[in-house]
Amino acid sequence: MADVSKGTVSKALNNKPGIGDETRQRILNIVEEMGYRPDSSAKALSNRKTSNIGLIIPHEAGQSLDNAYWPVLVSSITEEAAENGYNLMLFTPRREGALDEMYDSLISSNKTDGLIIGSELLDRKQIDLLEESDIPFILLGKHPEADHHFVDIDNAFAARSMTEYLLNRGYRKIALLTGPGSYYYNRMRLDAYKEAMENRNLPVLHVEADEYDSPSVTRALDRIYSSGPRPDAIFAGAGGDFLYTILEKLRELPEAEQPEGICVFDDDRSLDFIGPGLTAVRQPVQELGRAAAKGILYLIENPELKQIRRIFKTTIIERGSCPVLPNKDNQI
Amino acid sequence: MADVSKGTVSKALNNKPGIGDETRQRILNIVEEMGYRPDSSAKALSNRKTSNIGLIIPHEAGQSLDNAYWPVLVSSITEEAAENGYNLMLFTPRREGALDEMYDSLISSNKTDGLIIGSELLDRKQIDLLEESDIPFILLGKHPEADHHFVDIDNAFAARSMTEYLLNRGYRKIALLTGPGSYYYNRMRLDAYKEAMENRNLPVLHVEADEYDSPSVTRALDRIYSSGPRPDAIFAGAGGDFLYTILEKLRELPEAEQPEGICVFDDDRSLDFIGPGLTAVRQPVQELGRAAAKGILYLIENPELKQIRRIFKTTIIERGSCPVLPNKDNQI
DNA sequence: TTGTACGCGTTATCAC
DNA sequence: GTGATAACGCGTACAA
Repeated sequence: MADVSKGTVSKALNNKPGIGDETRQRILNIVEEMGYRPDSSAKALSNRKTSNIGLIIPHEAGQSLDNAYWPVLVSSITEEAAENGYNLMLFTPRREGALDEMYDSLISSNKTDGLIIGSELLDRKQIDLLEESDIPFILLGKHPEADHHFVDIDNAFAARSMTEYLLNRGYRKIALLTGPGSYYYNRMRLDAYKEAMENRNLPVLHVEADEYDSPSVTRALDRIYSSGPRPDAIFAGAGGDFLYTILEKLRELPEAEQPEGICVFDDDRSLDFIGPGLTAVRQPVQELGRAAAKGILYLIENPELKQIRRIFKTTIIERGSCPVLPNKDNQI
Repeated sequence: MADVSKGTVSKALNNKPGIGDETRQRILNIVEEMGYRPDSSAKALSNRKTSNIGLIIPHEAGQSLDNAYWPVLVSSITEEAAENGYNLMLFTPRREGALDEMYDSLISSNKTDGLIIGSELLDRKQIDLLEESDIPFILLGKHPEADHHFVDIDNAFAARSMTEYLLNRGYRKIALLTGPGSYYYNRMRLDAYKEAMENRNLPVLHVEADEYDSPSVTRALDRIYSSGPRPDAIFAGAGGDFLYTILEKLRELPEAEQPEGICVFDDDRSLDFIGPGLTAVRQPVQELGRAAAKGILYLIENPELKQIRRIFKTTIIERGSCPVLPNKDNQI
């Protein structure tokens, strides 16, 4: 304290009224000179507000976060948060300990003011726990058993539009290869695909990988080829390692067994250079991240009941991997 | 307080001595029942320790963080931190405001106990500022003007070994395309490449993109082709968008101008599927992240002077994009 | 072994 | 407009 009391300093720093312009200026000058910054822990303790938001990305032990989806999401959330004076704390719990870690180190210890949570691996009990607590949170991806705030893409639309895209190009035996049905979005995508196929009385060729790891995906692909007709198109339900495993196995197949078309969920610039270019469903990940961040920031300041639900449309990025099939008489 | 005083509770929670086994158990039971957790802000204020570490990734405005490098780094750091009871705060300042944001919201406000900092865009002044403060930090990538704790890969080794790999396969006109020289690692890689080429009296074909964005990379590539001999191999100094821009431009070239070989810094599984597979320098990013996290955790508990410097070797992931040149008489 | 009192650095509430 | 004073919730000496 160069001249005044701490109460006054506090007012000066926070632009609070009840202080003379001249006094404020003098205080701010001194603060500037001595490079003083308020201690954030003390501030948090006093304000009951940390100015942190948490991003929780639960993931399987083997699954890596290095596909095109998470990095973009993380950076867009970080930026949106930063623009509003919030910092981002990142949590990547393994599936097994997800609950414990979340509950212990987050919910009741007030490390963050709000949470953005990847909902894929959450079960009902965990959501209950969260809702009982007073910490606001928003889900990344709608949860089947919870009616909570969320942002998501329109999974049904995405799968349907890609399926119909393939149908319009003459494909009839379209195989959908998804991750585990325990991930809700996989179920939604499957349903939409199924409906599109059944509407045209076409065979539903779906296999589900038990896990996202390489052996499971390989087994799933084997199942397609060991039962049922040879598919003329393969729709890969996820990018990253999931896709790469499929591509790897596919090129071990004899020429005659190769599907004529292939497409994938999750766009990425590298797909431009894979074969003739890989047609993909593009999720607006950046917008999703921004919306999630905006959502949680809003919830922090308005803990009212109104439900936030933002659903984004996807687009198809057309490349060369799904040529129009030559026998056009097949077409509808 | 169900029975005792708070002092006693504190001891029970922190496994401090000076308390009876029976009392401790009783307290812990009650704590468990009522789901009590210590408030982390209060704890931090009292302990002068937040149990947070910060990861600062400065980046250009246009540059995305979605290459193979950052995601892996972030998740490995997060995990290592979590295993030691620390949480990760992520900062991705744009170049322009880097200093301000760092200084204001981090260094003197005690939001984190330590910092891991991507050194690429740091200037001397910022490092001075950091060193004056009492917050421990470790650099991700050695800084040319600072002799501070760091973890890094052996950039010289990496560039040299890849250059020699190409030479051994018969390439003679090897063009190195790097990002801006203001990034120290680009200079180190260039020097090693240059040395390898000059040792054999071969022409140094190096161009530098002013920025990492697409127009700059395109201009750089043009410069290679407009001056000097047509390269027989192109060594791309970075993956992600940098690489993709190069690939994009390259395939617009007539067949006769195509380089026979191409390779790249930064490995990624998608490279398996680009053309015949793209040979790449693999950085042990996971290990790097772990080491950085371990390093900063060590520094937090031992603010001694001993300098931490960990340098990791890279490996070459050989794929099909650099075939041995047919005119073997070229070889050494 | 247990309880008490104080300090951490800030904001908020009041008298002045 | 300004300055004491009491919280905020926790550790931790030190006294009981």
